[in-house]
Amino acid sequence: MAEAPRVAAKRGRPPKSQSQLRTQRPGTQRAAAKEATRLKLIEATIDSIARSGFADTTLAKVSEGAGLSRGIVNFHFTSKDALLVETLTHLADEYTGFWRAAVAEAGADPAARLTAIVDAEFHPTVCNRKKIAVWYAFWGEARSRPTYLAVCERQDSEHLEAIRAICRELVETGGYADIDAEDAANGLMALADGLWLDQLLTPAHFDRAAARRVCLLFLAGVFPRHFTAKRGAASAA
Amino acid sequence: MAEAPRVAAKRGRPPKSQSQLRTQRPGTQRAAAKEATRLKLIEATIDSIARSGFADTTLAKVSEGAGLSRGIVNFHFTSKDALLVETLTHLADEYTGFWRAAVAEAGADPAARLTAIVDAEFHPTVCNRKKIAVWYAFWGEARSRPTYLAVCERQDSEHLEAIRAICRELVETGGYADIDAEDAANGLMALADGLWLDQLLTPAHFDRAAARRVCLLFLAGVFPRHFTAKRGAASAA
Amino acid sequence: MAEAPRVAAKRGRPPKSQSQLRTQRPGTQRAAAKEATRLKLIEATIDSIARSGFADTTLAKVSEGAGLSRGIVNFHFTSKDALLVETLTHLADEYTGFWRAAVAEAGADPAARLTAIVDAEFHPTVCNRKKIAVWYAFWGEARSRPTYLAVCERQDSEHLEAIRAICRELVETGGYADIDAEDAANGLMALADGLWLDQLLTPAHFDRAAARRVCLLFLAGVFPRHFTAKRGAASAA
Amino acid sequence: MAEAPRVAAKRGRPPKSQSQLRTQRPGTQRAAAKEATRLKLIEATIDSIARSGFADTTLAKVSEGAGLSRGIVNFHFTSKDALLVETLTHLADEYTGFWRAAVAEAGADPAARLTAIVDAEFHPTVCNRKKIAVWYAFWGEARSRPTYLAVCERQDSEHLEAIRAICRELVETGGYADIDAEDAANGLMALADGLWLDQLLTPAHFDRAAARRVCLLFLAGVFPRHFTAKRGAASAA
DNA sequence: CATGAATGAGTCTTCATTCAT
DNA sequence: AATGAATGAAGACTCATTCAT
Repeated sequence: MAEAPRVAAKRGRPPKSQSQLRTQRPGTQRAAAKEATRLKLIEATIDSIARSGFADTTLAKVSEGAGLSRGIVNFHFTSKDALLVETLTHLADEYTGFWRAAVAEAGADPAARLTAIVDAEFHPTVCNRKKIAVWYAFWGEARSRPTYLAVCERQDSEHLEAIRAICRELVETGGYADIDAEDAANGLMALADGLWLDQLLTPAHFDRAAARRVCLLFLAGVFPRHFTAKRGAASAA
Repeated sequence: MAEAPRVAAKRGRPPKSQSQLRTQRPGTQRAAAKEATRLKLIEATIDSIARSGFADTTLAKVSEGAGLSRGIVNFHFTSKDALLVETLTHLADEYTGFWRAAVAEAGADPAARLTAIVDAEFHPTVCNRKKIAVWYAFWGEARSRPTYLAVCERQDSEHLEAIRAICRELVETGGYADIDAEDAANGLMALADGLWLDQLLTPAHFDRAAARRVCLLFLAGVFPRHFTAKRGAASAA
Repeated sequence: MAEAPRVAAKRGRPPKSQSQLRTQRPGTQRAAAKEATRLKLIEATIDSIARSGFADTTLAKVSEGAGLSRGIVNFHFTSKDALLVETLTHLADEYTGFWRAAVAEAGADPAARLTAIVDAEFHPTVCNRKKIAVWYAFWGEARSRPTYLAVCERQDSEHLEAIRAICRELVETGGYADIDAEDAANGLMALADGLWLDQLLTPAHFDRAAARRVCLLFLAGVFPRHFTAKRGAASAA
Repeated sequence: MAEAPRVAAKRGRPPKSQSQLRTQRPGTQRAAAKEATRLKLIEATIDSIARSGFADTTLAKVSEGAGLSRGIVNFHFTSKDALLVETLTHLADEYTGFWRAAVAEAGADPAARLTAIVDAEFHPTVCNRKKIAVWYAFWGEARSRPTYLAVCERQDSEHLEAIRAICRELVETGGYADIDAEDAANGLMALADGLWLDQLLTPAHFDRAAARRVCLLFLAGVFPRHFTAKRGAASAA
């Protein structure tokens, strides 16, 4: 499977490598330090949400978790809300970057691409209890916060569109005229999200291989000539 | 499909009809009024979580939503946390009661029972944006609140076990020796939970019939002789 | 020493004996029941203050302690404040009645009367940790509550005046021309109050006999021909 | 008599003079300001308890009295309870520091030392209606608050032990074989506490000189060759 | 006479945010 | 760029009091 692929650059502020930084004109180094602090805060936020939940995530906990002082968040993010939005964006960017890279590495074969997506979905980099807890925390608040909803929607629709395109290709080139590619795509995505919930609520019961197997069970049912549910492995027909 | 079935009685305090109340011994009427107030508060809590989210659900909003005074929640539930737990329990009881009734009405045929479960899952009584928002709000906090987790887990495992039993029956009596009933059950549940997320995040895009169709697409793939994905209808072979 | 003497009648509502009550005209019996409830509430108040302190004495605790319902106090006493004042008055009346009875029983000899007062002061009926805690609780609030202050003052000055009168008699008839009776009386009262504090703060260290001995040490110093500090016993010269 | 002696430094954070502050390393000045704020709050608490009583001392009153904002107490003391405990500790430290300094200044003579203690007891610095009201407020709550009790007990037993030691010395070196030094010490302390109560309850009637006279009346009775009650003055024999 | 559900003012406490250093 | 003391608005909770039954 794909190694953890690089995360997509964040909103026009592409992360620069250390070596690059040192050769920049003065002032850029300082900017990099600032960026590093921002990142530390975002990561501390993720940790806090995962550990304490959304409701008990305070700026005090975040700044303490980042090993910094109280007022720091307002300094770097203007407001708590902005920090939260940036955290969600960060998470979404990471996730999107991850599956995009996986798909890119999978080559041209649609079945292989779909398999890559399934594998990415349950890869420890994005599918671990901490991150899933944070995703669910944001989803839990999404209904009442249009900004969150927008970020989730954008990332979701992009993901769905990618899957749908592959499904369409399979339907057309694989001779599945009776299959609705839209339904298939919806199904696969829903399956993945629902299996994440298992990891959140019953981590003891969840297992990565089983989750993958269930997805392939679905795909084997829909695209029987391209997937098989046997022995937990995918195979192009 | 099943009409909204009656919710299981909560903790031994079955709601009594008005006519019954008047003929009871004195004191019972008062107790019933108290219970009615409790219920009003729970419903106001659900409304508030759905509308304002978990974080912005304050006791002031809840009591105002219930048309009652400020201190009322602490009077009936001791603490905000207790109210929240009882709200989740209420939700879980309602949900469990709902699908149980649906299954009971479906008769003995396993395919019909499974279809009933799928239908119940997306019935407007339990599957509407308000309730789903509340479910996701609780799931979002579950990781950091063992009490929520316990309630979710209990309800979840009961639901899963019911589905698993039906799948097992299908596997054994339907001649699906190569199918893992456990995987099938996990898949169906995950699918349902994931499709709920669609309704939460992209309500415009969600549609009940499509959700049902996707589930049947899965079931048709797994149990092809008992389900067919055609025209969005289930049919026993 | 004097047996616990009867408590002085309370402000125009003299307690009636049970037998008396039954022979009264109808309606009086009901009044007696009401009076009994009042008393139960006052006693529950004393218990609560002793156990939970002034700050944590709530009407809920009081009514529960009395085995009655929530609203009962406002029914019988109009307000919490009134209950508290009546409790203090009750305490003061009991205390005053107690030492008055003790003095009355002591006869005419001034030394014997003074001894009786000292003995009464440390008699378990009035000098036990519960009641002392309540006295100190009221004293602690007295400064800021003129009503409490007034009740305390009235009782205090009466007590002091009684002691002063005896001291004066001793000075005049006992040949203690160089002794200021006022100072002697003040000293004895202060001594008693201060020794009560010992029982409150260091109950393990406090002992009734020692307290009595200390008072007699004082009296023996002031009126050497009438009191002796030896062996913890008072004796008229 | 001793001039108001300096209070013992509190918990290793000795107050620094302004001039010192400016020359310290950065950060210390800030810490000093913080300490000053703490002290202001403690003093505002004492004022409030004295004026409004324990029950009506709210954090709003305290912070207003200190000229600071609402949330300030929780910032500096975590909780109201902690503030109260620190206030009591402050009071106890001040009191202990005061009499200790007085005794130290009195020299070696036991009678002079005892006189110094009596004088300190009624010195306006510690014996004024405000502070006594606060002491009684804490004593009133002590029964039900082990923490208060512990602080009171510690300070009390230290004070008592000091007095007892002096009494013992007097007994042994002064030839008072028939006097129980323990009783004498208990008596003197109780007398002082009881006389404080007079100032609390009947301030009009209380007078410092008389209080002192009463104590000497006691001491003259117990140690006649070292104290005389005449003319309200103490004198070594 | 008594009950206990309901009220709502008042408190403590939390916490995002500000700002002098 | 970072700190952390201070602010003050907002929220949970308590509890005396009321009143229909």
